[in-house]
Amino acid sequence: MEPTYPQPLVMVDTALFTIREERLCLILTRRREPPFEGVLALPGGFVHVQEDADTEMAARRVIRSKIGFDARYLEQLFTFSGPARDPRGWSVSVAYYALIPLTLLDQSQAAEALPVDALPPLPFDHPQIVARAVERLRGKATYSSLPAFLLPGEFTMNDLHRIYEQTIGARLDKASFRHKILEQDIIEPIPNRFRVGAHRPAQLYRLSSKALTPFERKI
Amino acid sequence: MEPTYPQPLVMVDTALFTIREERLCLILTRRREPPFEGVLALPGGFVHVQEDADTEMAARRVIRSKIGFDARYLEQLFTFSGPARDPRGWSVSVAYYALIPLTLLDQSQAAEALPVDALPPLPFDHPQIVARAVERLRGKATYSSLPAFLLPGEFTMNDLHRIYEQTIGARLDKASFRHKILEQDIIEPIPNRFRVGAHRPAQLYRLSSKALTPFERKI
DNA sequence: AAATGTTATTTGCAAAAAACAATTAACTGT
DNA sequence: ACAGTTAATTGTTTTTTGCAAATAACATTT
Repeated sequence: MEPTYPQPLVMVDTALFTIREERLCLILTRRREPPFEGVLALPGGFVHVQEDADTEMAARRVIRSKIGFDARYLEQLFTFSGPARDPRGWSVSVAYYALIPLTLLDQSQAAEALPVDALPPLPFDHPQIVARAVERLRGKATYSSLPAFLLPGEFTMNDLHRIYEQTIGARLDKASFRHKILEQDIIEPIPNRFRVGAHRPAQLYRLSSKALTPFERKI
Repeated sequence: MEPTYPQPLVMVDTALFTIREERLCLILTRRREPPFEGVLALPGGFVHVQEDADTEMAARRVIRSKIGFDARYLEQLFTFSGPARDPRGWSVSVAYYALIPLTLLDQSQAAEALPVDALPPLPFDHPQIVARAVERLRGKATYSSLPAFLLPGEFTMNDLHRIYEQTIGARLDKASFRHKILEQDIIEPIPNRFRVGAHRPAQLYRLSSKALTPFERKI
């Protein structure tokens, strides 16, 4: 009962976000094959039906091969499709976006992260994927724990405050932010852990288990 | 430069919501072919690369062939994939959900709409698609104009109030609801149009152009 | 014509949340 | 001990929400 129709090509593309120098950035990759050989693009690849349990696993595979480890947060974004988006033929790309703390990247990877508002011309329909990814991230940032995944496992309230401001691109009141975040139980103080310096020590926090909604999950 | 990998089957599935007897319902279809011939399922079908400009057009085609006209609101939901979700092989299903006013359906279609909390056992991974669709609709209902698309083009404030309560499944304050909706500019009064009866006439409203966010669109 | 029933719409007030501005706390280094 | 710096809290004003009641606009009945 296989359909007799010719089937589209199926691939995944990933938008890998990080924060560098106070700006929301994307990690791009230089394509090693045609089409668009040598051009900077979103990391992506074909789904491998032999080895991938689903498209999310394909996305994880792509991400690992790019940065060497798993993203702290990965979520399906949108599926792009059509005859024209890829010169190789009618294709379907399941796009994902991921959040990666800059501190986990090595020197050269970190340097390659480019601000989302100053990207080079991108091939395929990657500009649309980027637009949607930024929109989604900004939209979710205001009411979820997402931006926390751009930080390493331990962070101060001010770290978190800054990263929310940078992903949303707007100023947030310090006291209200603190209150709202703590009330939502998405982070918890790590007992007796403080960041010290030439000033009052800052309580260190970590994400709590309530940080994600049911359909989202850490990988 | 075609990939040599075997490619997945690509299909679309649709969750068609309507409100019947104060309850959120889905319009199912009885499958005419194997697998699962004769079983109630979400309307769906393969993508036709010859005629479909993208998966959204495939979804529209499926919806038209089911109910005979276009949905008032259509949005991509999520893409499901894997070797086991369909017995025909490794497949990708781009799922959509749509909102359809009951009044537009004919008698037999309307009768087939079943409450989301009392569905029969569904084939494939359709239960997961339904769960995600209901989650998305309920989630968006609280802060968007979505539920209005379950109503015909003209409606009263009380119609709208009721349909929001029914999709969300919770009670909403009358005065606050009115205030919030009007403040958001998602609907506008139709000048000099009222629903009359044995009581004070009710102002009729319609959706305004601001009713949808950039990435959403009417079809 | 006035009273009644019914649904629509507005108003007023208390409670809660958010925004804003300032103060207090806890360190290091001099 | 004091200055400098960042953390954390507190108090006050403004805005939003929740709740209850009052008023408005009819058709129908008395």
